[in-house]
Amino acid sequence: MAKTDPDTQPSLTRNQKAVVTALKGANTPLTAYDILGLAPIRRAGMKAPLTIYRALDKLIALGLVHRIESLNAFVHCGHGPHDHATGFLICTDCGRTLEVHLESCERHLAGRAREQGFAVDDVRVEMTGRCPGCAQAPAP
Amino acid sequence: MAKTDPDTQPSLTRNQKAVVTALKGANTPLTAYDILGLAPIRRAGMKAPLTIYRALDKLIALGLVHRIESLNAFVHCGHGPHDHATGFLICTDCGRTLEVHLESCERHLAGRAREQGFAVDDVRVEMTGRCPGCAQAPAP
DNA sequence: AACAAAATGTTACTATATAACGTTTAAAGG
DNA sequence: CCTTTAAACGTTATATAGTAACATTTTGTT
Repeated sequence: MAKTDPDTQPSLTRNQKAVVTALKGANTPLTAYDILGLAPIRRAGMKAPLTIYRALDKLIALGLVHRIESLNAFVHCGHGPHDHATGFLICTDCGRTLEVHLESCERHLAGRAREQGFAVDDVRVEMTGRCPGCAQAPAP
Repeated sequence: MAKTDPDTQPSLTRNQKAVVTALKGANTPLTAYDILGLAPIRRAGMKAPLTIYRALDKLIALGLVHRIESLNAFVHCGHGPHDHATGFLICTDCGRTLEVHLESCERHLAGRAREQGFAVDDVRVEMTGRCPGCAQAPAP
């Protein structure tokens, strides 16, 4: 039998795998405490907030997870690691988020910042509205 | 004697004025608890977090204050109420923020969202980096 | 095996934000 | 002016989000 399967993500720990798997399986962003409450997470032996935050920190550093600032929540990154900034479209009806890439927008935004003498390290964009599914439906 | 002075902001309450004044006088974003700790705020009789949050909610609705999501903090809006989105440049050295207007960027970003069938209500942009003053100075 | 680095467990704690409920103030109409 | 209603306020308690400190275990390397 294969020994830790070289095809899957390299070097993720058991806790990190449990967390990224939880986020992959969710259809909305999850808070750290949401994650903490999930059965598979408890089964993996994780029972303190710090345990979740430590796994999240590592996953974010690896680019496998993004933090949604306006929700204090976390999502799996569907695109794999990437160097340019991403934006998030957050549906205020169903809570789902879509990720959009911002190659050209990022340059534009960073350019606006440089006009003011500001050296940009990181760009974060979050937009709220209604997703394709909810945009059509009448307000609940 | 003038009766509540029609030149100043219309219809701000005493608490709301105290909070917006505190934010005007700060050179960095302040958290609700930062505000709560200020002497002029205590002197105005405000002593519970909820009192601060209620004033902030109203001021945000009026467009006089913005919330910086990535800091859980609040800034006075230097430009007065405006209809287009604004971005924030957050200096990770000194903590100061600059506000940039996003007329064209907003259209661009919202356009990217519409490509995906998403109806955008609100766009928030936050960029971290170093402000003009701190960009030149060597790392502390 | 021996060492170093990273990850983990556990407890307690700090920081941020809201619920619930009753009272006060202010604005609008008769 | 007086009543009615809505907004703002005060107070207490509580929910939610995130971190500090320190001991231990696991993992990777020589």
